[in-house]
Amino acid sequence: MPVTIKDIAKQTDVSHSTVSRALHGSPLIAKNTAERIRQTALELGYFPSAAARSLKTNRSQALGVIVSSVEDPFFSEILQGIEEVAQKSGYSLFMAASQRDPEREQAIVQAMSEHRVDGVIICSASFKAEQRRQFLAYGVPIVVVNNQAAEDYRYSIYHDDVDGSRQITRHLLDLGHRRIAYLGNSSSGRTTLDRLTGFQQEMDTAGLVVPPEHIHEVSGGGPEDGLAGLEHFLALSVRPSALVCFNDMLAIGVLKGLQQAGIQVPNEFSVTGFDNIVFSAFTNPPLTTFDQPKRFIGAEAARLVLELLNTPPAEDSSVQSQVRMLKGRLLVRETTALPAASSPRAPSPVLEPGLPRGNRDYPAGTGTTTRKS
Amino acid sequence: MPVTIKDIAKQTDVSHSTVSRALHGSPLIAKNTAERIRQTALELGYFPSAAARSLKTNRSQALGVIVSSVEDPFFSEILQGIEEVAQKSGYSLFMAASQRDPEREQAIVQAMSEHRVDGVIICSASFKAEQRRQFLAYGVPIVVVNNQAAEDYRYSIYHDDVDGSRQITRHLLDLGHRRIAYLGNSSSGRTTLDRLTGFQQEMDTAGLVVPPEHIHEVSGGGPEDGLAGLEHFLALSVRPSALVCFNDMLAIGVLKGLQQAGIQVPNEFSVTGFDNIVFSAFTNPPLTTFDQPKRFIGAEAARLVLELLNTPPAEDSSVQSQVRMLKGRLLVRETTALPAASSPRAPSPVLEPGLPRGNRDYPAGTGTTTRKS
DNA sequence: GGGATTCGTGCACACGTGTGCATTACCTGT
DNA sequence: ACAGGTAATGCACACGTGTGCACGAATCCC
Repeated sequence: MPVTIKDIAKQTDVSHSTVSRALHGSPLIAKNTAERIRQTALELGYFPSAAARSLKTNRSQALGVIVSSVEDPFFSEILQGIEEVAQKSGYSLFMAASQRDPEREQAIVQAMSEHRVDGVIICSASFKAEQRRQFLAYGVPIVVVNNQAAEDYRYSIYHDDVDGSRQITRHLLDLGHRRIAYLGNSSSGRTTLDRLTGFQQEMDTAGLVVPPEHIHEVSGGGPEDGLAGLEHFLALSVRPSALVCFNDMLAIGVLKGLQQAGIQVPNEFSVTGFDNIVFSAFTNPPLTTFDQPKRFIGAEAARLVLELLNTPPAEDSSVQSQVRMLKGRLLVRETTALPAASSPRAPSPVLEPGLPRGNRDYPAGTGTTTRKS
Repeated sequence: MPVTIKDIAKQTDVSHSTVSRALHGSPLIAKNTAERIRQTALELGYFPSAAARSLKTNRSQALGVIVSSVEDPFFSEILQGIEEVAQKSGYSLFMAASQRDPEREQAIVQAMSEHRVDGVIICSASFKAEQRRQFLAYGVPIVVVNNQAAEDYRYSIYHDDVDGSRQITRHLLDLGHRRIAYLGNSSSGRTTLDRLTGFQQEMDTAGLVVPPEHIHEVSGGGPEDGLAGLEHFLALSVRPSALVCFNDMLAIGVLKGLQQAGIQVPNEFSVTGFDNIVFSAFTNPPLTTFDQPKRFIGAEAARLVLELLNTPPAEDSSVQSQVRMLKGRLLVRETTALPAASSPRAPSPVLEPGLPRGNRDYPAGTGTTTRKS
């Protein structure tokens, strides 16, 4: 029903090929003919059919984004970064939520394959190898963001969780804490392992042994899971004096639990989060956390896919896989303090400037690593 | 490069038409031929090209979703509802964020038109009439969600904000409050007006006059805007005893401001939100708010578009426009109490059951209105 | 001024899929 | 055995766009 180039051709008494070329600014067409054609195209309200074009060019001008849950504010911000870059480059986004359900994943892969997306960005922890293979089978560049066994994919961009967790832990150590515990989220794959690793590395360096009951995992990443996880630690005979939480949402649940239990934060107990989601600045007290450059991560992921699109499969055999690792920064707010009956060691490393939201977009501390695979 | 039906045709020694029919389960094809074809299709890893198909059928199997900001947790939940229904019906989603920027809106409309989306859902307050016209020009069903001058569109689905705001206000009146103020968000169009209307209606009914300085608007809907808005009220010579906030995010900022000012909530000051976003249950104290069935709203919007797709333009002249209005429910938590030095009037209408997150998806209190336009 | 070159345009085919119509083979009834 | 019918398949065109090639006309060179 919409206007086609044939309609324009009739109107201007030329062939449809001439119209096609004119609209593409081909130098073959006479200046005034082209102008006339462009004019009537505008008048008729013409816009090209992406379907027809992608049939010929094998380019759909669309990227697929797979996320585990739209609701998660962490992914929302990454999505935002992706969206900005894609839109600026004239790409549209196919979005789908896997809900960590393999069946849905399968359906999503199918749908995106059918729509012949030019590239895919995966922000889902639980993405199965089988689905990935189907994508690769038809030769689409894939970039994974965080939360993934990066080694399985050729291109990935992620945040240096080990480093972040070390900074968080060191901050607590510097304050004088000795009995520090870790609360993980078993459903987020490698991410929780990396953060645990950073935690343990720093405890090792400080010469401290972490008893096994000071490491606990829950099966989700929401506030309610944090609430549940806290109970484990409160029931211990030797309670920790500080708790490093896998992410901000868990920490928010923990804060609520502590308040219900009548335990003062940070005077009696210190808590840290991870990610710096918007609301972490508005808890009571405001949450000490690690600021991941979420938007920037998303933007980088989008840039990487687009880059891969423009460098055709010049990948013969000695393929280079690219992994970009971004660093964030520690954000000291008010849920951490010296432990009860102890003396301070060192001052807070970074005081948060201005509005308590953290920066939204910064390339500081970015590192790119290229390695053979 | 991917496998086509022609490849399958060669492999099975039939024509491509036969393959096409076999894969569609046409009764014209012999049982065993069809089976053989389906088998080899599976072996070759065939999946149809959406581009080619939509070229013939004029169906792209994709819906466009336009949102003002991905970051807003309110939209995230609506998006979730849309996504679920769309996925279940085999539709993919084109997602784009307008950022309230007319230029971007234009680009989005263009991109979605080119991709020939089958339908559009708009969840953006500031969507210009011009863009809408371009959509209508090529005959795409449009459904708008909330936040919009619903009268401009034929199909819309929204939440009964007036009712919600009345319930919130009545709750405060029942507790004994008399000096109640309203904090709005000037950038969210009709929504803030509806909520203000509900507030004023209920105050009128109670025979109370609201002084103009007790109605204040800020230009955004984030926590930082709430913080700024609170200052206006604290500076008044006659302070209100309760504040009705446009949404939860403003309320969260207000809570922080009150805490900084050393004012006790709810003993010295009551605060209410609106929307029941996830984090409203985890503020300190937990926020009294109005629970919009966000997910359900999204799902209903998706259902409505799909429904419109399946009823071809049987719209001659006496067009029926459809407006579905959903109702939410009051969620009394702990930021509201009797005003200082006053006596109670009535008990809380609804006590929240179970986990303090509110329900996620319910059709209770749903009403559908159909009217001539 | 005639052949070679450039410029502007149209013809025809291709991309992958769907479908009306024609064609063939086989079966049924008399 | 032959007409008529049904079942199964292929042919050819269409959807809207892009592009190699050919063709005609104008221009240029010597």
